[in-house]
Amino acid sequence: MDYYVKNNDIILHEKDFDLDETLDCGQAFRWKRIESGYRCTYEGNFLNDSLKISEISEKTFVFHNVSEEDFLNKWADYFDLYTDYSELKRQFSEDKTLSEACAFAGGIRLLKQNSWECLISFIISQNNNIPRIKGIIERLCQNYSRFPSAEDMAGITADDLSYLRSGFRGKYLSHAAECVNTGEVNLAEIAAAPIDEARAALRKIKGVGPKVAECVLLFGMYRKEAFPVDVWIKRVLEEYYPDGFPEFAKDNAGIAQQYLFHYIRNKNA
DNA sequence: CGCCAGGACGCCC
DNA sequence: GGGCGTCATGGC
Repeated sequence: MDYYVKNNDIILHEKDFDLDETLDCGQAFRWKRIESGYRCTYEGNFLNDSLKISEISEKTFVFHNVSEEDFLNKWADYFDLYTDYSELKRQFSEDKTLSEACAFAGGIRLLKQNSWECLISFIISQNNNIPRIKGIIERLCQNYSRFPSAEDMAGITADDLSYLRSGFRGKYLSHAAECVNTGEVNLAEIAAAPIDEARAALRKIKGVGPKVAECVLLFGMYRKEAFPVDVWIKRVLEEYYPDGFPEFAKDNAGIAQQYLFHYIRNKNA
């Protein structure tokens, strides 16, 4: 990792990293773009830690007010900086469509998020659009002054969540909190379980189907073989992979999926 | 206004 | 097991 400490900041050089592509591509919903004279700056959180991060020039980033220890132990892991994305993209380039997707938005990185936050966020995401998903999560966090834990949401009914205006998803959120609080669903155990067991365990929660389960596994448990199929990826599979997704990318299918998702949604924009 | 959204559920056959 | 209507809300 190519970084150094400057005053209270960490300066990072990383060619396989783009803030807009990574933080606003639909894998996380709580990063805010701040216009502050930098090339671009975002503010956001991971668990109870907030971060301000800027892209100050091509492939140069500032982690504001971050100690070297926090950077190495927390943020470098969150941004998956210990993984070599150049090597990943080299593997993906064997496939024509994937190669184009990587060329289109090569700065996407998989964020290693919290499983509970992902569970709640992607239950909200179903049959919904990204701007509205962000709004619902923002109202949830405003209510607790942070992203609520499962304990914070103990005993919450769908009716209690009407302020979210999350529609039919309220009852699913209430049930998810109940499952986690009773221990019927143990996210830490699921994260370590064989993938098919993990899928089945997550789907015991009402409102968690195939797509949401894959998202929780990929974004919240760093299971890179998980492959969420939404309406956009369905189009990619029909248009470019009528004979199936390439075997060689299977272990990192989730990361490949991120490039493809961004590509299909934005290439004609 | 109508169509759609990082879908899942319940019911039907 | 696959097909289809339904579910709230609001972005565009």
